[in-house]
Amino acid sequence: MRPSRTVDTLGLGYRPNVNVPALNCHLNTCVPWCQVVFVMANGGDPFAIPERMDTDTDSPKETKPENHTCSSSPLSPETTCTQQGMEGIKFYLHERELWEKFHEVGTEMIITKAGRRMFPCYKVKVTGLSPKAKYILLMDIVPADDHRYKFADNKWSVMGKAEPAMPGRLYVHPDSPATGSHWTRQLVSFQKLKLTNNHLDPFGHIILNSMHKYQPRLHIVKADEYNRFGSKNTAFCTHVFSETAFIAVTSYQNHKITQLKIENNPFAKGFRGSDDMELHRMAKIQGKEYPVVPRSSVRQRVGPSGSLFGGNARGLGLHPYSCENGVSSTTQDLLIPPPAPYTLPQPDPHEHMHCNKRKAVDSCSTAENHQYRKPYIDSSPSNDESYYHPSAYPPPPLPPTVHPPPPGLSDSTYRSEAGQRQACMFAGSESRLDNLSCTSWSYSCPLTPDMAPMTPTDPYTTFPHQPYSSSPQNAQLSPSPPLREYHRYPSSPSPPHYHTLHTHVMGGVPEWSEPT
DNA sequence: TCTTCCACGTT
DNA sequence: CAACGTGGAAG
Repeated sequence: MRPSRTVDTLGLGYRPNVNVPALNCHLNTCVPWCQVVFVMANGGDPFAIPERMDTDTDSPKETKPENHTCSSSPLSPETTCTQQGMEGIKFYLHERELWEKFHEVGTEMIITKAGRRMFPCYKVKVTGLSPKAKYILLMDIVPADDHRYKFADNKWSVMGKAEPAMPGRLYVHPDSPATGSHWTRQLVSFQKLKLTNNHLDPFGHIILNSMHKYQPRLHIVKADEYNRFGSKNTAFCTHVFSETAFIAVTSYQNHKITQLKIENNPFAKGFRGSDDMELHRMAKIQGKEYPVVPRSSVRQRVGPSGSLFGGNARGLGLHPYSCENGVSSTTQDLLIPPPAPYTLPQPDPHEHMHCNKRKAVDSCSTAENHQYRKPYIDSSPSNDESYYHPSAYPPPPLPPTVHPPPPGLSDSTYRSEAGQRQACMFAGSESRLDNLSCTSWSYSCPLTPDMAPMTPTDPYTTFPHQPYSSSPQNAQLSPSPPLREYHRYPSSPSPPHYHTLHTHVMGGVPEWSEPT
């Protein structure tokens, strides 16, 4: 069994002036402590023209992802995977059709204080990896735009400016690091990733704002045997499946989405069934004899499909098992960008993979303590201090104390998954991983033996934050600026190409155990 | 809007 | 079996 690990936000998380998000993680077994820094060789110029890859020639060679219902996402025109070892990597979204169904309606993902999984589940098929090379797969979810939305009249519409971005967190796939053969052997599932609206979430879940639109992104980082956790010579690629964009909500807004979830999520089977069954069950629940109006007919009135979310995806010739489309048939080829307000800022948000070339860079160690105002959502008051105290993080393998889990969330919560690999959560301004303003990234990865509770630094003390009502621009009043870019998912037409991953092994030699 | 609790289902 | 993941309803 692989050690569980958790990664949390470091106080470094937000580096206004440097745009270097820092991540802290606990890698039980693998890395005592390390720091990884991504740096853009191009100086962070988001508008730099990416090196292009010849997708045409590449397509033919595409390996079909066997029987999976995966979509190929391959190389968009913006693909710039030219660096060694990263050029042939391709991702296929599993159950793309299902994703598209949701996308057409306007995907919504529930966010709760305790954390809610995503459905559809984000799973991908990966090809093109070097069998023996080690890779780290991770996800982040970045704001798709600067808006806040509302759902009225059966449709989504913009309602003002977005709240300041949450502290960004990365979800490192629990199998990471693993060999290319491992990743390509089967689907890579991000099933356990959870979304929360708790700004002070101690579990490492991805923090989002309700009624805001987000875009999940997939990143693959090559780690080599020399540097364990990503070497200086390692690059990373970022891939986006635009059909996975969604609006975070605390309760479903569009009944169509509710129905899709119920129809497709096995855990929601209890909500399926005939009206008769409904009535019977409802009556039973209420201990009454008379039937109650089935909930499905109460508030679940289907309205016209007015969602602008991704209505255009329909009728575009998407086929099931589109993996067969291989590289040439990318989503971008088939999908038309959804109309605003759902349209992502960049030209072709649909799908693109950004591969960044390595560049040696030093980690930015700018320490800072930005004041972050207290969130309106306060999860465990009594424990906040311990949970978010920066000191909890430390280089040392085990945060000494690691404060007990918050009330209600017993230790078991953390350990429940101890038997399996834990995903790492990184925090920082992830949205800029490939973003313009991002000149470098810093990941701190303390190693912990067991699933130590996340001990994130209080984001509110480390991130500049403005009142909810303030605009992103205002948010920048803070000493530093980063929020602006942070807010917007790839606002640049083309991502910076040369990102660098720099690893510092700070506490010993990490062990790269093969995932089992 | 958001949170909590619930029945009911999967794993 | 227990733990956990669901959406609904009530607050």
